Amino acid sequence: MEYKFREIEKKWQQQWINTNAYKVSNKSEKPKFYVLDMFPYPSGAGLHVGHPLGYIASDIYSRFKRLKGFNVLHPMGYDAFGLPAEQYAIEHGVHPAVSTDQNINNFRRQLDNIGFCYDWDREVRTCDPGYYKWTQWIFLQLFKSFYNRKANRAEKIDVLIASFEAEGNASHPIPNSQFPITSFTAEEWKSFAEKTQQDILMQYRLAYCGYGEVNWCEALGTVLANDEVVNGVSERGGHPVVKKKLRQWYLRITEYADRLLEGLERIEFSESMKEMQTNWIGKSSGAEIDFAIKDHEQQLRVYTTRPDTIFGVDFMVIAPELDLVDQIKSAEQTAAVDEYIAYVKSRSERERQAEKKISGVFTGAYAVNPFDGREIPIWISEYVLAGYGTGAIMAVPCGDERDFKFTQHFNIPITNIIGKHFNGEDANATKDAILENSGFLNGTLMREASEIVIGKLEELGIGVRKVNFRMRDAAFSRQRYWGEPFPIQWKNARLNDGVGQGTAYALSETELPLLLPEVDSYSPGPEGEGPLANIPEWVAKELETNTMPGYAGSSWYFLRYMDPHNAETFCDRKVSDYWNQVDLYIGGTEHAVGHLLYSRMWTKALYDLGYIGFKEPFKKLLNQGMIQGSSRFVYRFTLTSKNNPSVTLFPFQIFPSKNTYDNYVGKNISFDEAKEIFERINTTYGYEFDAFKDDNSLEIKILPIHVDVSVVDGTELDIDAFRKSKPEYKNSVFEYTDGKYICGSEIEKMSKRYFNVVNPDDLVNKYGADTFRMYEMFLGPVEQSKPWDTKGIEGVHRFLKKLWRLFYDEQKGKVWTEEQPTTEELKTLHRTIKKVEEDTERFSFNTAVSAFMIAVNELSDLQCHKKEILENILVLLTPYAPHIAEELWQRL
RNA sequence: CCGGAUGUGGUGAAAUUGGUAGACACGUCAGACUUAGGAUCUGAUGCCGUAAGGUGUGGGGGUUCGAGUCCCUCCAUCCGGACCA
Repeated sequence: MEYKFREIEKKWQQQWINTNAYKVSNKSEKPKFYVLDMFPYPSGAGLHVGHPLGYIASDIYSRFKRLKGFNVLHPMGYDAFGLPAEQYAIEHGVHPAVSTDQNINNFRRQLDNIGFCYDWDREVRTCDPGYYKWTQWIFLQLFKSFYNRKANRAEKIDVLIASFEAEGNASHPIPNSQFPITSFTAEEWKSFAEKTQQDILMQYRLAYCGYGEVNWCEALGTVLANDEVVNGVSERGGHPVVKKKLRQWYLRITEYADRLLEGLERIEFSESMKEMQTNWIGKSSGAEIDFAIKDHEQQLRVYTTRPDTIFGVDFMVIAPELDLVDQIKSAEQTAAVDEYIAYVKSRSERERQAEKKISGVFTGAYAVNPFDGREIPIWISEYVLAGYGTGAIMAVPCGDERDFKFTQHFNIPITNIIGKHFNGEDANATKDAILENSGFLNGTLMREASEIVIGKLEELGIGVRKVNFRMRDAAFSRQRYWGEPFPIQWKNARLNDGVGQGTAYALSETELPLLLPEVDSYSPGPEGEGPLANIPEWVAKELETNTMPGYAGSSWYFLRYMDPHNAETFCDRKVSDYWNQVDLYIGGTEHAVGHLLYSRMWTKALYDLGYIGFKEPFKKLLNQGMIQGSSRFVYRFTLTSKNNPSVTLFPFQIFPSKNTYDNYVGKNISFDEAKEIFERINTTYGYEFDAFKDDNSLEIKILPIHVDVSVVDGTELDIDAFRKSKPEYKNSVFEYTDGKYICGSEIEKMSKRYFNVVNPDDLVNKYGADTFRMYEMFLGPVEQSKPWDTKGIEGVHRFLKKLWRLFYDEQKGKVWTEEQPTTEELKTLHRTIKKVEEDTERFSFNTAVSAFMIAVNELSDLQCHKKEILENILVLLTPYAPHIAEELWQRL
């Protein structure tokens, strides 16, 4: 009786559905445990072998915890709103809901193949109105809240209004210093027009509408959050991104900067993950200092982390974008300044980052050092960013590399305040120097001087201690169709007018969900608005035409799983109190500063407002490594004419060996060299080749091209399969090495376009889900990235067959017995139990799989077929290979 | 440039607390069974050496009775952030 994995797996998967085996209840005497996977975006490409890595790990852990007596919540769903479905709609005219639905069905089929224990009753889809109703509702709570800096938590906006009515805004200064109104009394507040009141409140709301520079991607027709822009291009698609001023919704995540930072200490994230979030938040402390400007009323406010270096300031630099530039530029310098500003405007963000040229212009104005009266020239330069700090710096060339380079370029004299620590060749950012040339600070250690200076500045009223964050408020609107509509209505103004024109009002909660309407066209609306602006009824109702970004739905989905069918609230407080935090969250590192930061913020806001009882969503995060693809290359002769490079002159395909390619890599091959190679491969083509002999425009190269990994065995090309794979390859000729064609290989991202995708369906079909599950775990530590290699799967499959033979012999049939085990057999069993349990508990799934193999090897050697031993092994194996374990268990 | 992680056979890797390095698996080699083998089983397999033996965890140095593991330093690879004052 052999191991018929296909029948067995099909049988059990059906059985689990029929018996509702994995249904989870919100009421239980058992302790709870919540295991969560980062839910996938259902792309059209389906799953490749990299995706299930984390799902298998979480499935094993869930099943293990369940066996250990926990009530385990282990749900799955789909992050179904987003750009790709909309792009697909624009290109193919298929409604995103339709293509998303198809993709989800395909994902589900692929997931079911692998035998997961999800409670599918709790499935969520972010694009489902029953789901996004609550995304909209949470948005409204953010809109109707403000951050009370005194209490250091979010509170209802009504509290703020009451405070305004009682005492003006003395207790709650406006967070936005650019806003025309800075302070007001209770009487003034009451006398303000409704619209003014609303505009003021908007400055406080946690979800607010502002008018500011955003990352605009023309190709995608939308705004992107900072974490969606990589090196000046969009993360998805790599399209250029420019700064543009637009009306946008934002989340006031900066108010949570400190708590997000602090919270990292109490959660189990990897060091690198914490590091990434810490960097992103970018906390720095220092001082803001006001410098008088000679012959001007205005002051120059700079931000510095090194107030101790104030006597080493040799020039000031302000961002060219600042209005101050126009106010202080001298007559002589006006032309140069204007020219420079024009130059800066002409440069894209990308150019600015790619070529870091030293450039700048003197404004003609001087700042005055408050401590020694020294006059300091004020320059403008693009290396100072308008968006950070005050957009102006005091430059200390002996201590700062960029400031130093600037002086070298423009011949500005340097004041050395750090004595021998400065060698005149490089700046030295030390804090350990004893200050020199520093007036009253002479002889003071730098790291002690900062405090002294800040004290002095505050005493004189020309400076304050200041903490800055690199993190910006998160852009929360997209000019796209396939996302959650904002439950916001504008009054008394056209929609696309800026802030200050119209007034935004929350829809009543009874009007939720605000359904996403059907559209005829998915192309952008007028003036940078989304497709919703093309719908007359929508515009007539003065509804917001933006939609929410992809991360809206994913910022709280872990809560909805707890109480997915609740129509009264997003998640009953009693239920969220029971399930509490996600105990184990598994997913990739790519969401480090996006999703993981936003969901942490939403959780804190919901906590502040009393809707949930915990401050951090995820107790422990396990990052699965990325499975890379191992691409294969063949090397093709290409003959092109320079006059017409698009035409291949050769009527058949010739593939020289990798060796030959290596000899000529990157080179143009001469006619004679080419002929030699040709003849070595196949002389019959030599004659035809001679026809090109006198063609001067001929370009001969050997170029690597990706070949589908399915027609390659290891590195050996399957010639027949290759010839059949594409019509153009039908008559291919190869240069063989020992009778084989050996492909080149390279590790790349697993992707359709590299032809290196390995589909789990194929492997499950060939070896079974249990083999596949165990092999994925056997590859190595889950956290580690590694290239996929199918070779070793045979070994795991062999193990399962060997296990089967402990129960059934092909000839003899059943071989297991009721005999009493020997001491030796019991030793093997108990060692295995200990090892597997410990390994599973510490997520060392690869060594646990090895422990199973060792056990089965030993039991085979001992010819042990004893029920008492075997049934214990089966229980242990259930999380790893549930189908075979259940089947054999049933037969015992 | 800054930060984080990693570096062990032909390959994926193990060694959980400083205590026999290379478990387990792939691959390779030899053999058994077989009409056959892409089934199954047995044995060998870090490197050098016929052997005795020597040597070995990126390089160099250190602590220790003892180091893959701890410390210093250099090198390499991967990931992340980069004009943030």
